Amino acid sequence: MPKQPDPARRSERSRQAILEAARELISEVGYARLTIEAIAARAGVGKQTIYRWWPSKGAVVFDSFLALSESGQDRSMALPDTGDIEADLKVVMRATVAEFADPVFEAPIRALNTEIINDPALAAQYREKLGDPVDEAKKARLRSAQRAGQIAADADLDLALEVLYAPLYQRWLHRSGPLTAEYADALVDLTLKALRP
Amino acid sequence: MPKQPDPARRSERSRQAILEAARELISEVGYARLTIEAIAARAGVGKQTIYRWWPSKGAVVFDSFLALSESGQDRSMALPDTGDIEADLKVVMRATVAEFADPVFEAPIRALNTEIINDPALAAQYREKLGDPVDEAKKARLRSAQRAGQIAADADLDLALEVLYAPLYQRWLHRSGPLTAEYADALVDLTLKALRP
Amino acid sequence: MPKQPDPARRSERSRQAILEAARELISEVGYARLTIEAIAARAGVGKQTIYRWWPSKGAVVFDSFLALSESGQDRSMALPDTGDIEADLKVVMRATVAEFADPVFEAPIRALNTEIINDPALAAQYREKLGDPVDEAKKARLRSAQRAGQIAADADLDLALEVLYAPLYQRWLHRSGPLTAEYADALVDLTLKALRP
Amino acid sequence: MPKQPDPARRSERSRQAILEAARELISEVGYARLTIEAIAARAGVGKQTIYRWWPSKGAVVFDSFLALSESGQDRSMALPDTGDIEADLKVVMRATVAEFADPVFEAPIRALNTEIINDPALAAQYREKLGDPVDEAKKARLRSAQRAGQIAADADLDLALEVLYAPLYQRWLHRSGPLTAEYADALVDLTLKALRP
DNA sequence: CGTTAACCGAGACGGTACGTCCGGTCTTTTG
DNA sequence: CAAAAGACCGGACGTACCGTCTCGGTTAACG
Repeated sequence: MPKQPDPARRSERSRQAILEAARELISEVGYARLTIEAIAARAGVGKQTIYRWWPSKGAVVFDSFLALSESGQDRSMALPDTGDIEADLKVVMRATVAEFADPVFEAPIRALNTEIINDPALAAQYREKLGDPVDEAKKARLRSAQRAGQIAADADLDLALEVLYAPLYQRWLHRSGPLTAEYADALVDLTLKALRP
Repeated sequence: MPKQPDPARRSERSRQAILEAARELISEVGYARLTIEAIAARAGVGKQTIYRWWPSKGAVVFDSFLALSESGQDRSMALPDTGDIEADLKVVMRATVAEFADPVFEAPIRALNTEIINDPALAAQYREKLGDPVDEAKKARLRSAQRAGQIAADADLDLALEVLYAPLYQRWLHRSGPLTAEYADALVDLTLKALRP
Repeated sequence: MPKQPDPARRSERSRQAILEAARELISEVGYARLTIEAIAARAGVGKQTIYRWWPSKGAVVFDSFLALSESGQDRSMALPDTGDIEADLKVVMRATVAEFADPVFEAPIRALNTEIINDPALAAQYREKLGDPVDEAKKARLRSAQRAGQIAADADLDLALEVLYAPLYQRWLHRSGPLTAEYADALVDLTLKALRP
Repeated sequence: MPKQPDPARRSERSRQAILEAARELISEVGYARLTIEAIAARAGVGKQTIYRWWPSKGAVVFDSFLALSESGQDRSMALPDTGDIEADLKVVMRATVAEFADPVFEAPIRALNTEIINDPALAAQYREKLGDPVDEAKKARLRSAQRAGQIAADADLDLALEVLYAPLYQRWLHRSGPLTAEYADALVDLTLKALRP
């Protein structure tokens, strides 16, 4: 039986230092040139301490994101609901476009995606911890629109979310076109037209 | 001035062996564990021969795909046109879904995407050599539908393509849902509803 | 003031287990691959318990020998004295040769010597605890021979001991020749000739 | 079949740098704290270059000695022969004593001995390359003394050498007594008395 | 006879070095 | 003169131990 480390004895100080070092280094050198050794050195931590608690470099990177988003927002991810689904969605989509366009997030988010694409376990973890809750918030707003008769009652909301967000995601991933407010609006318009009762 | 290799003297035998070795190894060990050394050894080639003609591992992988798709299909990428845009698109989308679901293509396509995501130069090359021609063929079919009055004359066809394909691509990339014929049909239905005149 | 451990509270059970584990592991893996961690694990003891009571790996190994020889023999190290110095010495030397040739003692004795060669403090401890008493017993027998007129009265007995034992020791250490009864006899003959009155 | 490195392609520059770095570091930090990494760094060499050509740290250290002694002396290791074996031996033994007492040689020679004691392969190599030639030179001088009637014709010269040198060697190894000119003389006197015709 | 100080097992920690692998360059030999 | 072969420097990998440092849990002397 391969001995498991005892979580109760885990050093919180080291954990924080590692996650922070990982975040900094991804911004500085990008994911491809990120090394465990550099993380350990920057964090003032032995390499073994990283290997003890994370199975792979990707897992560290993932956790560093998770920690960031958990601290940054207080779980208040509910979308605005003014009663006007079109206006509300455009606000949210424009914000998303702006976030993707922000060069500060460029390297880290690409790193995260590279990991998720190639590691099903991380992908599952990502959905559970980040993707699903966010999606649920969005679906809640769409359901509200359904009740208001702005969206067909039998619309597939999962599909609706994909149609809204996937084109934006793909453009960013492939750099295949500009990410502008107009683009965000166009996606909302097209999607709402498709979802019309 | 760093001497440039003379393409005229390039060994076609070596080039083919390298690309084939790269393809085989990606299937066997995946992209992350693919090494230049292994490619050289498998191809019976010196490492320098690879470095002389390709700038990066990603470029070799990319070329190995390019060679495959160039040989496999004889540039006949025109889509079927029976006059029924809905039926034609569903045929094409179902075929795309089937291709993505084929485990044989799993590793290589994921490898290609990993490269493209992180290397803008490769992404541009990809669009030029593979993406744009394919998109153009699809847009030709959509224009035909516009002329037939099945699609709004002022529809943004680039956006239409994104709405059609990006959700499928995202599902596959993130493994966030099943890729079925029903899903393909639902995407076509939703898109066509949004594009209706 | 760095707190000193209190010998009165020392766990005899742990001490024994550590020394025994050290002995076993030296036989099994040799001195070079002996580790404190392995000793602690084998003995069912925390590493700190070893570091608390011994300053170095060599000290543990040394103590494990000391404990062995202290228990094995009851301090009756007096040499035989039949009145015939040649016969008596040959008996002793042949026994020594046999002991060195015993493969069971090979690894441990080599380990002990490696330590002693490189650590003056251990060397001094060795001489005090093991070497000097044994030498004294041998010199006692030589003095008896002097009184019997078999050895020159002014012979340097320390030198005599070295001439008797060092060649044997060197052969064993360097594996530079066979360790046989004949060799033992030859050393005794040569030494006695040199010591003749 | 594990590929063997090709000696013809070996870099002489690297070999020299490694051996010199090893020699310097042994003097500076001693054998126990000598690391392959430090040798590589000091020599400006990749670690693999060391592992490619030497099987162990001990082998590098050994070779660094070998190179030293091969360059230092031009194979002219013949002993003086004035016709007076006692005088000649005392000159040689006093020189040996002086060499052992020289603190500059302390660390390296102890390092060499530690290796040889624990590695039979190195011990054999040592005898072949260094020990046997030196011994042969000494035995040549003793044979000359035999022809001159100063030593018994049937004396065992191998044993004679051991009796001469092993006590000195043991004293140095165990630090069990002073290494002085008087001690050298005493050993010669005792040995010659034992070898007398 | 409870308090309490020390030892104890366990094992996480910051480190150092290991021996291996591979990247990218350089050199030598072969076709 | 390109290509194969492969040695080279560099540097990251993941592992093994080092010696130190908490942790709870005994355990034994003392008050």
